[in-house]
Amino acid sequence: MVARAAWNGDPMRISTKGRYGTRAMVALAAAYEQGRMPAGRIAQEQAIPLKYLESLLSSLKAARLVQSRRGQGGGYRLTRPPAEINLAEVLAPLEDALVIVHCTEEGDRCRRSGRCCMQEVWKDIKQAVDSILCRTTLADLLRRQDELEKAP
Amino acid sequence: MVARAAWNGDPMRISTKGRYGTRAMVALAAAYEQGRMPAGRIAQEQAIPLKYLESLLSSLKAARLVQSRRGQGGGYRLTRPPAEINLAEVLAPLEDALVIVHCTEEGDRCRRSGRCCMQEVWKDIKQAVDSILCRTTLADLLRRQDELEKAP
DNA sequence: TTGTAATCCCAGTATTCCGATAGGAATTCT
DNA sequence: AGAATTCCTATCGGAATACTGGGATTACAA
Repeated sequence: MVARAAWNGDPMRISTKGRYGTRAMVALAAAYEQGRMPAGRIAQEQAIPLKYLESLLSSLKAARLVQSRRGQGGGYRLTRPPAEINLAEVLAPLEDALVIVHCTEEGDRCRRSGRCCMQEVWKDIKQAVDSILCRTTLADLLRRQDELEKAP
Repeated sequence: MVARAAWNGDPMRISTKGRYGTRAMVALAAAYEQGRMPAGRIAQEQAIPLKYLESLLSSLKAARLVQSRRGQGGGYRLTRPPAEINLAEVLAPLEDALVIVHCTEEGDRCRRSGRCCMQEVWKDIKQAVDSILCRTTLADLLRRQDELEKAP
């Protein structure tokens, strides 16, 4: 009988959705020069359930990170070169909100809103995470991956 | 019919559990000099459901952050002064794992384990967050709160 | 024009976890 | 004895995650 705090959908989370999504994007980055790549091939390469991957790609498309073409010879392709897409952009459409601990707008509890001693901490964390995600591009990840594959 | 990735319980999340928990700890920090404080009073002050708060306090106790005494005049108290308890310690027992994107031990997918191009990113993020949480103590939060209450 | 390979769309399902509630047993003081 | 506490265990609704399935639509190619 207490006001349910409810899951306001704004935790800080990196789930399989985000992981699958980034793996797919890295795969597309690798194929960027070759042209389109069908979801089926990504799914196979990365061992992601095809139907699930499709829904992720549709989110990524809505965010204008990939473009698509149907039919035979169709598939997906990055809309921009890998060096111009960073992780923050990739994760944003997949994880609804990455690091917001909704303290500002919580209605009930935080009517002391601006005066919650934790706000500054959450903000700092968000900034720290964002800064890392923003400065890491798909090209960076690709380079890293290549290095890892070369080394035994 | 695909190997379920399963929710391995290790996302990166700061939920109400963590928020309630830290609020409770700040309340206990404020009462540190006065001695024990019953959960009922914390619950009332912070508008946290008593029974729910009890379970959080039991986690915090298991982590040896608070000590308790039953019966009349009983309650909870920090085991160490507020300046010696940081946020990382407080959140750790509440959020099972704060920033681990379990890539190292995922069995299936990441048998390429050490060679996943995302690992470094996750590790960097974890470190960044930890560093913020570690350097923020309950005393800091208390001070901040006092300032916020003084200012209109 | 028919077949095939793709994306797209929509609906449904199992599982898990969060947030919360309930009842009562055990303990400690007055 | 009685009141105020913590402690323990069990349960529950709801929401989100992580899928699955069935097609409809589009594009190319033989």
